[in-house]
Amino acid sequence: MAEKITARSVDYSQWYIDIVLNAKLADYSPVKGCMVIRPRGYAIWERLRGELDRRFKETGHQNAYFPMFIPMSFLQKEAEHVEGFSPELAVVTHGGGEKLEEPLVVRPTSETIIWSKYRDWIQSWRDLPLLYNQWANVVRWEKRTRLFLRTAEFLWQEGHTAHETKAEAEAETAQMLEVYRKFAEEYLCLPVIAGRKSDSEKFAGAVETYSIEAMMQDKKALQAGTSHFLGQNFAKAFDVQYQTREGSLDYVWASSWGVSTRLIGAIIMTHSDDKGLVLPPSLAQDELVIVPIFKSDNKASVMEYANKAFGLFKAEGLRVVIDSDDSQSPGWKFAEWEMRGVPIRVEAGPKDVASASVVMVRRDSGEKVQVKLEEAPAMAKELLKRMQKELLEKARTFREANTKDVRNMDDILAFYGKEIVAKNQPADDGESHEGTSEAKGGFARGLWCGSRDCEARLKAELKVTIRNLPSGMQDNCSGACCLCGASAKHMAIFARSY
RNA sequence: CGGGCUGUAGCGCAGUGGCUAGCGCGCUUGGUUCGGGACCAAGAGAUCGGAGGUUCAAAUCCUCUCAGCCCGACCA
Repeated sequence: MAEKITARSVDYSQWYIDIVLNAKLADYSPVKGCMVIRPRGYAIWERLRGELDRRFKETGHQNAYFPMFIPMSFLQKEAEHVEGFSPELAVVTHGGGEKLEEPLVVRPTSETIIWSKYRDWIQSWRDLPLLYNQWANVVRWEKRTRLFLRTAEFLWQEGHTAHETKAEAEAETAQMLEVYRKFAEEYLCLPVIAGRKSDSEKFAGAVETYSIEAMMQDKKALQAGTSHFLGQNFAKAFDVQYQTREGSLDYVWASSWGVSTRLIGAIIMTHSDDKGLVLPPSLAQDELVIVPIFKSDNKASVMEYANKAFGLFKAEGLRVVIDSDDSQSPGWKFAEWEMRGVPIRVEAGPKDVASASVVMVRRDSGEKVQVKLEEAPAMAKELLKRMQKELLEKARTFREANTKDVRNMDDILAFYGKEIVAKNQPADDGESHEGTSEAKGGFARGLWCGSRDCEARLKAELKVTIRNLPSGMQDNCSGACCLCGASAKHMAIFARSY
Protein backbone atom coordinates (compact mmCIF):
# COMPACT_ATOMS: atom_id res chain seq x y z
CA MET A 1 0.00 0.00 0.00
CA ALA A 2 1.32 3.36 -0.97
CA GLU A 3 0.07 6.88 -0.35
CA LYS A 4 -3.36 7.06 1.14
CA ILE A 5 -5.90 9.76 0.83
CA THR A 6 -8.08 10.62 3.78
CA ALA A 7 -11.74 10.25 2.82
CA ARG A 8 -13.75 13.44 2.39
CA SER A 9 -16.29 12.19 4.87
CA VAL A 10 -13.62 11.74 7.52
CA ASP A 11 -11.79 15.03 7.24
CA TYR A 12 -12.39 17.30 4.29
CA SER A 13 -9.40 19.56 4.98
CA GLN A 14 -7.06 16.64 5.28
CA TRP A 15 -8.51 15.12 2.11
CA TYR A 16 -7.67 18.31 0.24
CA ILE A 17 -4.12 18.39 1.56
CA ASP A 18 -3.64 14.71 0.76
CA ILE A 19 -4.75 15.27 -2.83
CA VAL A 20 -2.43 18.21 -3.35
CA LEU A 21 0.59 16.43 -1.87
CA ASN A 22 -0.02 12.93 -3.21
CA ALA A 23 -0.93 14.04 -6.71
CA LYS A 24 2.32 16.00 -6.52
CA LEU A 25 0.69 19.29 -7.43
CA ALA A 26 2.48 21.30 -4.78
CA ASP A 27 4.58 21.03 -1.67
CA TYR A 28 5.38 23.15 1.35
CA SER A 29 8.28 25.53 1.18
CA PRO A 30 11.07 26.33 3.61
CA VAL A 31 9.37 29.68 4.10
CA LYS A 32 6.18 29.50 6.08
CA GLY A 33 3.07 30.18 4.10
CA CYS A 34 4.71 29.85 0.72
CA MET A 35 4.31 26.90 -1.58
CA VAL A 36 6.31 25.11 -4.21
CA ILE A 37 4.26 24.38 -7.28
CA ARG A 38 5.45 21.08 -8.71
CA PRO A 39 5.44 20.20 -12.41
CA ARG A 40 2.03 18.54 -12.34
CA GLY A 41 0.48 21.49 -10.59
CA TYR A 42 2.26 23.98 -12.77
CA ALA A 43 1.09 22.16 -15.89
CA ILE A 44 -2.48 22.85 -14.81
CA TRP A 45 -1.64 26.49 -14.30
CA GLU A 46 0.00 26.67 -17.72
CA ARG A 47 -3.03 25.30 -19.49
CA LEU A 48 -5.39 27.49 -17.51
CA ARG A 49 -3.24 30.54 -18.15
CA GLY A 50 -2.92 29.78 -21.84
CA GLU A 51 -6.67 29.62 -22.35
CA LEU A 52 -7.42 32.64 -20.22
CA ASP A 53 -4.71 34.65 -21.94
CA ARG A 54 -6.26 33.76 -25.28
CA ARG A 55 -9.61 35.06 -24.05
CA PHE A 56 -8.04 38.29 -22.79
CA LYS A 57 -6.39 38.92 -26.16
CA GLU A 58 -9.66 38.14 -27.87
CA THR A 59 -11.28 40.94 -25.88
CA GLY A 60 -8.59 43.41 -26.87
CA HIS A 61 -6.15 43.25 -23.97
CA GLN A 62 -2.38 43.36 -24.08
CA ASN A 63 0.13 41.93 -21.67
CA ALA A 64 2.74 44.05 -19.94
CA TYR A 65 4.92 43.68 -16.90
CA PHE A 66 5.43 46.04 -13.98
CA PRO A 67 8.07 45.66 -11.25
CA MET A 68 7.39 43.76 -8.09
CA PHE A 69 8.86 46.49 -5.87
CA ILE A 70 6.62 49.42 -5.11
CA PRO A 71 7.68 52.48 -3.13
CA MET A 72 5.88 52.45 0.20
CA SER A 73 4.56 55.95 -0.40
CA PHE A 74 2.60 54.79 -3.46
CA LEU A 75 0.42 52.52 -1.37
CA GLN A 76 -0.38 55.42 0.91
CA LYS A 77 -1.83 57.56 -1.83
CA GLU A 78 -5.19 55.81 -1.77
CA ALA A 79 -6.63 55.80 1.72
CA GLU A 80 -8.81 52.70 1.60
CA HIS A 81 -6.24 50.83 -0.40
CA VAL A 82 -3.47 51.28 2.14
CA GLU A 83 -5.82 50.54 4.99
CA GLY A 84 -6.88 47.30 3.37
CA PHE A 85 -3.44 46.07 2.45
CA SER A 86 -1.02 47.35 5.07
CA PRO A 87 -1.60 44.47 7.52
CA GLU A 88 -0.37 42.00 4.95
CA LEU A 89 2.56 43.74 3.31
CA ALA A 90 6.05 42.35 2.93
CA VAL A 91 8.49 45.25 3.03
CA VAL A 92 12.05 45.46 1.77
CA THR A 93 14.17 47.76 3.90
CA HIS A 94 17.66 46.94 2.69
CA GLY A 95 19.30 46.57 -0.70
CA GLY A 96 22.90 46.07 -1.71
CA GLY A 97 23.90 45.95 1.90
CA GLU A 98 22.52 49.38 2.68
CA LYS A 99 19.37 50.64 4.25
CA LEU A 100 17.01 52.00 1.63
CA GLU A 101 15.97 55.61 1.80
CA GLU A 102 12.37 54.55 1.25
CA PRO A 103 11.15 51.05 2.05
CA LEU A 104 9.85 49.04 -0.89
CA VAL A 105 6.71 47.02 -0.72
CA VAL A 106 6.62 43.68 -2.48
CA ARG A 107 3.46 44.09 -4.55
CA PRO A 108 0.30 42.74 -2.98
CA THR A 109 -1.46 44.00 -6.14
CA SER A 110 -0.27 46.50 -8.71
CA GLU A 111 -2.82 49.29 -8.96
CA THR A 112 -0.48 51.84 -7.46
CA ILE A 113 2.61 51.22 -9.53
CA ILE A 114 0.56 50.88 -12.68
CA TRP A 115 -1.37 54.08 -12.11
CA SER A 116 1.86 55.92 -11.38
CA LYS A 117 2.85 55.07 -14.94
CA TYR A 118 -0.58 55.68 -16.43
CA ARG A 119 -0.10 59.25 -15.30
CA ASP A 120 2.86 59.49 -17.69
CA TRP A 121 1.15 57.72 -20.53
CA ILE A 122 -2.25 59.35 -20.57
CA GLN A 123 -2.75 62.94 -21.66
CA SER A 124 -5.59 62.88 -24.12
CA TRP A 125 -8.80 60.98 -24.72
CA ARG A 126 -6.91 59.64 -27.75
CA ASP A 127 -4.64 57.70 -25.36
CA LEU A 128 -7.62 55.80 -24.01
CA PRO A 129 -8.53 53.14 -23.33
CA LEU A 130 -5.51 51.32 -21.97
CA LEU A 131 -6.32 47.63 -21.69
CA TYR A 132 -3.39 46.02 -19.95
CA ASN A 133 -2.95 42.75 -18.16
CA GLN A 134 -0.03 41.24 -16.38
CA TRP A 135 0.80 37.72 -15.30
CA ALA A 136 2.76 37.96 -12.10
CA ASN A 137 3.38 36.82 -8.58
CA VAL A 138 2.16 38.84 -5.64
CA VAL A 139 2.79 38.64 -1.91
CA ARG A 140 0.28 39.02 0.88
CA TRP A 141 1.53 38.12 4.31
CA GLU A 142 -1.39 35.98 5.34
CA LYS A 143 -1.60 34.71 8.88
CA ARG A 144 -3.35 31.58 7.88
CA THR A 145 -2.41 29.82 4.68
CA ARG A 146 -3.59 26.80 2.75
CA LEU A 147 -2.03 25.23 -0.34
CA PHE A 148 -3.33 26.96 -3.49
CA LEU A 149 -6.29 28.55 -1.70
CA ARG A 150 -4.32 31.08 0.23
CA THR A 151 -0.55 31.33 0.21
CA ALA A 152 1.77 34.17 1.12
CA GLU A 153 2.98 34.34 -2.45
CA PHE A 154 0.73 33.40 -5.31
CA LEU A 155 0.57 33.57 -9.07
CA TRP A 156 -2.18 35.48 -10.77
CA GLN A 157 -3.11 37.79 -13.54
CA GLU A 158 -4.23 41.33 -12.92
CA GLY A 159 -5.92 43.40 -15.56
CA HIS A 160 -5.73 47.17 -15.19
CA THR A 161 -7.69 49.28 -17.57
CA ALA A 162 -8.13 53.01 -18.03
CA HIS A 163 -11.15 54.57 -19.71
CA GLU A 164 -12.60 57.80 -20.90
CA THR A 165 -16.00 57.40 -19.33
CA LYS A 166 -17.64 55.87 -16.34
CA ALA A 167 -19.92 53.81 -18.53
CA GLU A 168 -17.00 52.41 -20.45
CA ALA A 169 -15.14 51.39 -17.31
CA GLU A 170 -18.28 49.80 -15.92
CA ALA A 171 -18.80 47.93 -19.16
CA GLU A 172 -15.23 46.65 -18.98
CA THR A 173 -15.75 45.50 -15.39
CA ALA A 174 -18.87 43.62 -16.44
CA GLN A 175 -17.25 42.21 -19.56
CA MET A 176 -14.33 40.73 -17.63
CA LEU A 177 -16.61 39.23 -15.02
CA GLU A 178 -18.41 37.54 -17.87
CA VAL A 179 -15.10 36.37 -19.37
CA TYR A 180 -14.33 34.77 -16.02
CA ARG A 181 -17.76 33.24 -15.67
CA LYS A 182 -17.62 31.61 -19.09
CA PHE A 183 -14.05 30.50 -18.62
CA ALA A 184 -14.85 28.93 -15.26
CA GLU A 185 -17.83 27.04 -16.62
CA GLU A 186 -16.60 26.08 -20.09
CA TYR A 187 -13.00 25.35 -19.32
CA LEU A 188 -12.80 24.50 -15.62
CA CYS A 189 -16.28 22.91 -15.35
CA LEU A 190 -16.83 25.19 -12.39
CA PRO A 191 -20.38 26.46 -12.10
CA VAL A 192 -20.24 29.95 -10.64
CA ILE A 193 -22.59 32.66 -9.52
CA ALA A 194 -21.66 36.07 -10.83
CA GLY A 195 -22.71 39.08 -8.87
CA ARG A 196 -21.80 42.19 -6.97
CA LYS A 197 -20.13 42.16 -3.57
CA SER A 198 -21.65 43.92 -0.63
CA ASP A 199 -19.84 47.07 0.52
CA SER A 200 -18.13 45.34 3.41
CA GLU A 201 -16.68 42.68 1.14
CA LYS A 202 -15.44 44.87 -1.67
CA PHE A 203 -11.83 45.41 -2.72
CA ALA A 204 -9.89 48.10 -0.87
CA GLY A 205 -10.03 51.09 -3.17
CA ALA A 206 -12.88 49.94 -5.41
CA VAL A 207 -16.22 51.60 -5.97
CA GLU A 208 -17.82 48.27 -6.74
CA THR A 209 -16.47 44.74 -6.64
CA TYR A 210 -17.97 41.86 -8.58
CA SER A 211 -17.13 38.22 -8.11
CA ILE A 212 -17.77 34.74 -9.32
CA GLU A 213 -18.52 32.34 -6.49
CA ALA A 214 -18.27 28.57 -6.62
CA MET A 215 -19.46 25.90 -4.21
CA MET A 216 -16.95 23.34 -3.00
CA GLN A 217 -17.86 19.77 -2.09
CA ASP A 218 -18.06 20.69 1.60
CA LYS A 219 -20.74 23.21 0.60
CA LYS A 220 -18.56 26.18 1.41
CA ALA A 221 -18.20 29.01 -1.05
CA LEU A 222 -14.98 29.97 -2.77
CA GLN A 223 -14.46 33.29 -4.48
CA ALA A 224 -13.01 32.24 -7.81
CA GLY A 225 -12.41 35.59 -9.44
CA THR A 226 -13.06 39.29 -9.03
CA SER A 227 -13.60 42.29 -11.25
CA HIS A 228 -13.54 45.78 -9.79
CA PHE A 229 -14.94 49.07 -10.93
CA LEU A 230 -12.46 51.52 -9.45
CA GLY A 231 -14.22 54.71 -10.45
CA GLN A 232 -11.75 57.59 -10.45
CA ASN A 233 -10.18 56.62 -7.12
CA PHE A 234 -6.76 55.71 -8.44
CA ALA A 235 -6.79 58.40 -11.09
CA LYS A 236 -7.33 60.95 -8.33
CA ALA A 237 -4.74 59.38 -6.04
CA PHE A 238 -2.14 59.45 -8.82
CA ASP A 239 -3.42 62.56 -10.54
CA VAL A 240 -4.15 60.96 -13.87
CA GLN A 241 -6.15 63.45 -15.92
CA TYR A 242 -6.80 63.55 -19.61
CA GLN A 243 -8.11 66.16 -21.98
CA THR A 244 -11.61 65.24 -23.07
CA ARG A 245 -13.07 65.46 -26.57
CA GLU A 246 -14.57 68.77 -25.48
CA GLY A 247 -11.23 70.12 -24.32
CA SER A 248 -11.81 70.00 -20.59
CA LEU A 249 -9.78 68.00 -18.09
CA ASP A 250 -11.19 64.94 -16.39
CA TYR A 251 -9.92 62.08 -14.27
CA VAL A 252 -9.59 58.70 -15.93
CA TRP A 253 -12.01 55.87 -15.08
CA ALA A 254 -10.62 52.50 -14.13
CA SER A 255 -11.19 48.79 -13.69
CA SER A 256 -9.06 45.97 -12.38
CA TRP A 257 -9.70 42.24 -12.34
CA GLY A 258 -7.89 39.07 -11.41
CA VAL A 259 -7.85 35.36 -10.92
CA SER A 260 -5.13 33.39 -9.22
CA THR A 261 -3.63 29.97 -8.60
CA ARG A 262 -6.51 29.64 -6.14
CA LEU A 263 -8.48 28.39 -9.13
CA ILE A 264 -6.44 25.22 -8.95
CA GLY A 265 -7.69 24.73 -5.42
CA ALA A 266 -11.23 25.34 -6.62
CA ILE A 267 -10.88 22.70 -9.32
CA ILE A 268 -9.56 20.15 -6.85
CA MET A 269 -12.25 20.85 -4.28
CA THR A 270 -15.01 20.74 -6.88
CA HIS A 271 -14.22 17.64 -8.90
CA SER A 272 -11.86 15.34 -7.05
CA ASP A 273 -12.82 12.23 -5.11
CA ASP A 274 -11.38 9.89 -2.49
CA LYS A 275 -9.18 8.18 -5.06
CA GLY A 276 -7.41 11.36 -5.99
CA LEU A 277 -7.49 14.19 -8.45
CA VAL A 278 -10.22 14.52 -11.04
CA LEU A 279 -9.47 17.05 -13.73
CA PRO A 280 -11.58 18.50 -16.49
CA PRO A 281 -10.11 17.09 -19.72
CA SER A 282 -9.43 20.62 -20.92
CA LEU A 283 -6.94 21.10 -18.11
CA ALA A 284 -5.30 17.70 -18.05
CA GLN A 285 -1.71 17.62 -19.14
CA ASP A 286 -2.38 14.10 -20.42
CA GLU A 287 -5.86 13.24 -21.58
CA LEU A 288 -5.17 9.54 -21.81
CA VAL A 289 -2.78 7.10 -20.26
CA ILE A 290 -2.15 3.76 -21.85
CA VAL A 291 -1.41 1.03 -19.35
CA PRO A 292 -0.01 -2.03 -21.09
CA ILE A 293 -0.69 -5.25 -19.24
CA PHE A 294 1.93 -7.86 -19.90
CA LYS A 295 3.79 -10.82 -18.50
CA SER A 296 7.40 -11.46 -19.30
CA ASP A 297 6.46 -13.93 -22.05
CA ASN A 298 4.09 -11.62 -23.91
CA LYS A 299 5.67 -8.26 -23.17
CA ALA A 300 6.94 -7.72 -26.69
CA SER A 301 3.60 -8.27 -28.41
CA VAL A 302 1.64 -6.25 -25.86
CA MET A 303 4.07 -3.37 -26.02
CA GLU A 304 3.97 -3.35 -29.77
CA TYR A 305 0.18 -3.17 -29.60
CA ALA A 306 0.23 -0.45 -26.97
CA ASN A 307 2.64 1.58 -29.05
CA LYS A 308 0.39 1.21 -32.03
CA ALA A 309 -2.51 2.53 -29.96
CA PHE A 310 -0.32 5.38 -28.77
CA GLY A 311 0.41 6.30 -32.38
CA LEU A 312 -3.27 6.27 -33.31
CA PHE A 313 -4.25 8.58 -30.43
CA LYS A 314 -1.33 10.85 -31.14
CA ALA A 315 -2.25 11.08 -34.81
CA GLU A 316 -5.66 12.36 -33.78
CA GLY A 317 -4.06 15.12 -31.74
CA LEU A 318 -4.86 13.60 -28.37
CA ARG A 319 -2.54 14.19 -25.42
CA VAL A 320 -1.55 10.67 -24.55
CA VAL A 321 1.14 9.04 -22.47
CA ILE A 322 2.14 5.41 -22.20
CA ASP A 323 3.20 3.82 -18.92
CA SER A 324 5.57 1.06 -19.89
CA ASP A 325 7.31 0.84 -16.54
CA ASP A 326 7.78 -2.85 -15.87
CA SER A 327 8.65 -2.50 -12.21
CA GLN A 328 5.05 -1.80 -11.19
CA SER A 329 1.97 -3.96 -11.50
CA PRO A 330 -1.04 -2.85 -13.53
CA GLY A 331 -3.10 -2.44 -10.36
CA TRP A 332 -0.53 -0.09 -8.93
CA LYS A 333 -0.54 1.93 -12.11
CA PHE A 334 -4.33 2.16 -12.19
CA ALA A 335 -4.34 3.61 -8.70
CA GLU A 336 -1.44 5.93 -9.45
CA TRP A 337 -2.97 7.41 -12.59
CA GLU A 338 -6.28 7.84 -10.82
CA MET A 339 -4.44 9.77 -8.15
CA ARG A 340 -2.97 11.98 -10.84
CA GLY A 341 -6.32 12.67 -12.41
CA VAL A 342 -5.74 11.52 -15.97
CA PRO A 343 -9.24 11.61 -17.50
CA ILE A 344 -9.12 8.34 -19.42
CA ARG A 345 -7.19 5.17 -18.79
CA VAL A 346 -6.62 2.89 -21.75
CA GLU A 347 -5.92 -0.72 -20.85
CA ALA A 348 -4.11 -2.83 -23.41
CA GLY A 349 -3.42 -6.43 -22.47
CA PRO A 350 -3.26 -9.81 -24.16
CA LYS A 351 -7.07 -10.09 -24.33
CA ASP A 352 -7.20 -6.76 -26.09
CA VAL A 353 -4.47 -7.76 -28.49
CA ALA A 354 -6.44 -10.90 -29.31
CA SER A 355 -9.66 -8.99 -29.93
CA ALA A 356 -7.99 -5.99 -31.60
CA SER A 357 -9.57 -3.69 -29.04
CA VAL A 358 -8.80 -1.64 -25.94
CA VAL A 359 -10.59 -0.98 -22.68
CA MET A 360 -11.18 2.66 -21.82
CA VAL A 361 -12.11 3.80 -18.34
CA ARG A 362 -13.37 7.24 -17.40
CA ARG A 363 -11.72 8.73 -14.34
CA ASP A 364 -14.77 10.57 -13.07
CA SER A 365 -17.48 7.93 -13.41
CA GLY A 366 -15.50 4.73 -13.64
CA GLU A 367 -17.47 3.91 -16.78
CA LYS A 368 -15.71 1.19 -18.74
CA VAL A 369 -15.99 0.59 -22.47
CA GLN A 370 -14.32 -1.83 -24.82
CA VAL A 371 -13.83 -0.61 -28.36
CA LYS A 372 -12.02 -1.74 -31.47
CA LEU A 373 -8.60 -0.18 -31.68
CA GLU A 374 -9.33 1.81 -34.83
CA GLU A 375 -12.39 3.33 -33.20
CA ALA A 376 -10.55 4.16 -29.99
CA PRO A 377 -9.42 7.72 -30.84
CA ALA A 378 -12.93 8.74 -31.88
CA MET A 379 -14.34 7.13 -28.75
CA ALA A 380 -11.73 8.90 -26.63
CA LYS A 381 -12.74 12.25 -28.04
CA GLU A 382 -16.36 11.47 -27.39
CA LEU A 383 -15.67 10.40 -23.80
CA LEU A 384 -13.56 13.47 -23.12
CA LYS A 385 -16.24 15.72 -24.50
CA ARG A 386 -18.88 14.07 -22.38
CA MET A 387 -16.70 14.19 -19.32
CA GLN A 388 -16.12 17.92 -19.76
CA LYS A 389 -19.87 18.45 -20.00
CA GLU A 390 -20.87 16.10 -17.22
CA LEU A 391 -18.36 17.43 -14.70
CA LEU A 392 -19.97 20.83 -15.00
CA GLU A 393 -23.45 19.34 -14.78
CA LYS A 394 -22.57 17.26 -11.77
CA ALA A 395 -21.10 20.25 -9.95
CA ARG A 396 -24.13 22.34 -10.85
CA THR A 397 -26.52 19.69 -9.65
CA PHE A 398 -24.63 19.50 -6.39
CA ARG A 399 -24.79 23.23 -5.96
CA GLU A 400 -28.50 23.39 -6.72
CA ALA A 401 -29.18 20.53 -4.33
CA ASN A 402 -27.45 22.52 -1.62
CA THR A 403 -29.00 25.87 -2.35
CA LYS A 404 -32.05 26.95 -0.45
CA ASP A 405 -34.36 29.92 -0.62
CA VAL A 406 -34.69 31.52 2.78
CA ARG A 407 -37.27 34.04 3.91
CA ASN A 408 -36.41 34.67 7.54
CA MET A 409 -33.99 33.96 10.33
CA ASP A 410 -35.75 30.71 11.22
CA ASP A 411 -35.08 29.39 7.71
CA ILE A 412 -31.45 30.44 8.01
CA LEU A 413 -30.96 28.85 11.41
CA ALA A 414 -32.58 25.64 10.23
CA PHE A 415 -30.38 25.59 7.17
CA TYR A 416 -27.05 26.26 8.86
CA GLY A 417 -27.75 24.70 12.20
CA LYS A 418 -28.34 26.68 15.34
CA GLU A 419 -24.90 26.08 16.67
CA ILE A 420 -21.65 26.18 14.90
CA VAL A 421 -20.04 22.82 15.32
CA ALA A 422 -17.11 23.45 17.58
CA LYS A 423 -13.88 22.35 16.04
CA ASN A 424 -10.81 21.23 17.87
CA GLN A 425 -12.58 20.74 21.14
CA PRO A 426 -11.13 17.63 22.73
CA ALA A 427 -14.00 15.25 23.30
CA ASP A 428 -14.50 13.29 26.49
CA ASP A 429 -12.81 10.28 25.05
CA GLY A 430 -9.76 12.43 24.53
CA GLU A 431 -9.75 11.88 20.81
CA SER A 432 -9.20 14.81 18.56
CA HIS A 433 -12.18 15.59 16.41
CA GLU A 434 -10.27 18.13 14.47
CA GLY A 435 -11.83 19.14 11.23
CA THR A 436 -14.42 16.41 11.21
CA SER A 437 -17.43 18.62 11.48
CA GLU A 438 -19.58 18.41 8.41
CA ALA A 439 -20.38 21.81 7.03
CA LYS A 440 -24.08 22.30 7.27
CA GLY A 441 -26.04 24.25 4.78
CA GLY A 442 -24.70 25.53 1.53
CA PHE A 443 -25.89 28.55 -0.42
CA ALA A 444 -28.86 30.37 1.00
CA ARG A 445 -30.69 32.70 -1.34
CA GLY A 446 -32.66 35.45 0.29
CA LEU A 447 -33.65 39.08 0.33
CA TRP A 448 -31.43 41.59 2.09
CA CYS A 449 -32.08 45.10 3.28
CA GLY A 450 -28.57 46.30 2.48
CA SER A 451 -27.60 46.98 6.07
CA ARG A 452 -24.03 46.38 7.08
CA ASP A 453 -25.18 45.56 10.60
CA CYS A 454 -27.36 42.69 9.44
CA GLU A 455 -24.43 41.29 7.54
CA ALA A 456 -22.02 41.66 10.46
CA ARG A 457 -24.42 40.02 12.89
CA LEU A 458 -24.91 37.03 10.63
CA LYS A 459 -21.18 36.64 10.28
CA ALA A 460 -20.60 36.84 14.00
CA GLU A 461 -23.33 34.37 14.83
CA LEU A 462 -23.08 31.80 12.08
CA LYS A 463 -19.89 32.62 10.17
CA VAL A 464 -22.10 33.07 7.18
CA THR A 465 -21.41 35.96 4.84
CA ILE A 466 -22.97 37.45 1.77
CA ARG A 467 -21.07 35.98 -1.14
CA ASN A 468 -22.59 38.29 -3.67
CA LEU A 469 -25.74 39.83 -5.00
CA PRO A 470 -26.27 37.70 -8.07
CA SER A 471 -26.57 39.39 -11.43
CA GLY A 472 -29.93 39.06 -13.08
CA MET A 473 -31.79 38.61 -9.81
CA GLN A 474 -31.86 42.18 -8.58
CA ASP A 475 -35.17 43.22 -10.08
CA ASN A 476 -38.37 42.87 -8.07
CA CYS A 477 -36.56 42.54 -4.78
CA SER A 478 -39.52 43.71 -2.80
CA GLY A 479 -40.21 41.92 0.42
CA ALA A 480 -38.72 41.53 3.85
CA CYS A 481 -35.00 41.18 4.59
CA CYS A 482 -34.46 37.59 5.65
CA LEU A 483 -32.23 38.80 8.46
CA CYS A 484 -34.09 41.69 10.04
CA GLY A 485 -37.46 41.81 8.34
CA ALA A 486 -37.01 45.38 7.11
CA SER A 487 -37.78 46.31 3.56
CA ALA A 488 -35.38 44.51 1.23
CA LYS A 489 -33.32 46.00 -1.57
CA HIS A 490 -31.30 43.09 -2.90
CA MET A 491 -31.31 39.38 -3.52
CA ALA A 492 -28.24 37.87 -1.88
CA ILE A 493 -26.39 34.58 -1.80
CA PHE A 494 -25.27 33.66 1.70
CA ALA A 495 -22.71 31.00 2.60
CA ARG A 496 -19.82 30.04 4.75
CA SER A 497 -16.74 30.56 2.72
CA TYR A 498 -13.03 29.97 2.33
C1' C B 1 -2.00 36.83 17.41
C1' G B 2 -4.90 32.90 20.32
C1' G B 3 -6.10 27.25 20.65
C1' G B 4 -4.56 22.20 19.52
C1' C B 5 -1.05 18.73 17.72
C1' U B 6 3.81 17.28 16.13
C1' G B 7 9.35 17.34 15.59
C1' U B 8 13.41 10.08 15.82
C1' A B 9 16.21 7.21 8.22
C1' G B 10 13.45 10.20 2.02
C1' C B 11 8.04 9.48 4.00
C1' G B 12 4.76 7.48 7.97
C1' C B 13 5.49 5.88 12.84
C1' A B 14 7.25 2.85 17.53
C1' G B 15 10.46 3.44 21.38
C1' U B 16 8.79 7.25 28.73
C1' G B 17 16.08 6.36 32.23
C1' G B 18 20.05 1.15 30.78
C1' C B 19 24.57 0.01 27.34
C1' U B 20 24.22 -2.15 19.50
C1' A B 21 17.62 3.27 18.44
C1' G B 22 13.52 -0.29 15.86
C1' C B 23 9.20 -1.22 12.31
C1' G B 24 6.35 -0.25 7.71
C1' C B 25 6.60 2.19 3.05
C1' G B 26 10.04 4.04 -0.34
C1' C B 27 15.19 3.44 -2.37
C1' U B 28 19.49 -0.02 -4.53
C1' U B 29 20.78 -5.04 -6.60
C1' G B 30 19.18 -9.88 -8.30
C1' G B 31 15.16 -13.21 -9.28
C1' U B 32 9.93 -14.68 -9.70
C1' U B 33 5.33 -11.89 -10.85
C1' C B 34 1.82 -8.76 -13.68
C1' G B 35 -6.51 -7.51 -16.11
C1' G B 36 -7.26 -3.21 -9.22
C1' G B 37 -1.88 -0.66 -5.13
C1' A B 38 2.54 -8.60 -6.10
C1' C B 39 6.45 -11.58 -3.68
C1' C B 40 11.36 -13.53 -2.13
C1' A B 41 16.44 -12.55 -1.00
C1' A B 42 20.48 -9.37 -0.09
C1' G B 43 21.78 -4.20 0.86
C1' A B 44 22.22 1.32 1.65
C1' G B 45 20.22 4.92 4.76
C1' A B 46 19.83 8.33 11.91
C1' U B 47 25.20 12.33 15.60
C1' C B 48 16.54 11.18 17.85
C1' G B 49 14.65 19.84 15.73
C1' G B 50 18.40 23.11 18.62
C1' A B 51 20.80 24.87 23.27
C1' G B 52 21.56 24.26 28.30
C1' G B 53 20.81 21.27 32.67
C1' U B 54 19.89 16.73 36.05
C1' U B 55 22.22 11.68 36.15
C1' C B 56 27.11 6.56 36.59
C1' A B 57 23.81 6.58 32.22
C1' A B 58 19.11 10.90 28.33
C1' A B 59 15.48 9.98 22.15
C1' U B 60 13.30 9.25 27.16
C1' C B 61 13.40 13.77 32.96
C1' C B 62 13.79 19.52 33.63
C1' U B 63 14.43 24.64 31.55
C1' C B 64 14.72 27.59 27.44
C1' U B 65 14.34 27.92 22.28
C1' C B 66 13.29 27.05 17.07
C1' A B 67 10.24 25.03 13.35
C1' G B 68 5.98 22.85 10.98
C1' C B 69 0.93 21.49 10.41
C1' C B 70 -4.28 21.88 11.63
C1' C B 71 -8.27 25.03 13.81
C1' G B 72 -9.87 30.32 14.86
C1' A B 73 -9.73 35.92 13.88
C1' C B 74 -8.03 38.64 8.86
C1' C B 75 -7.91 37.91 3.48
C1' A B 76 -7.68 36.37 -3.83
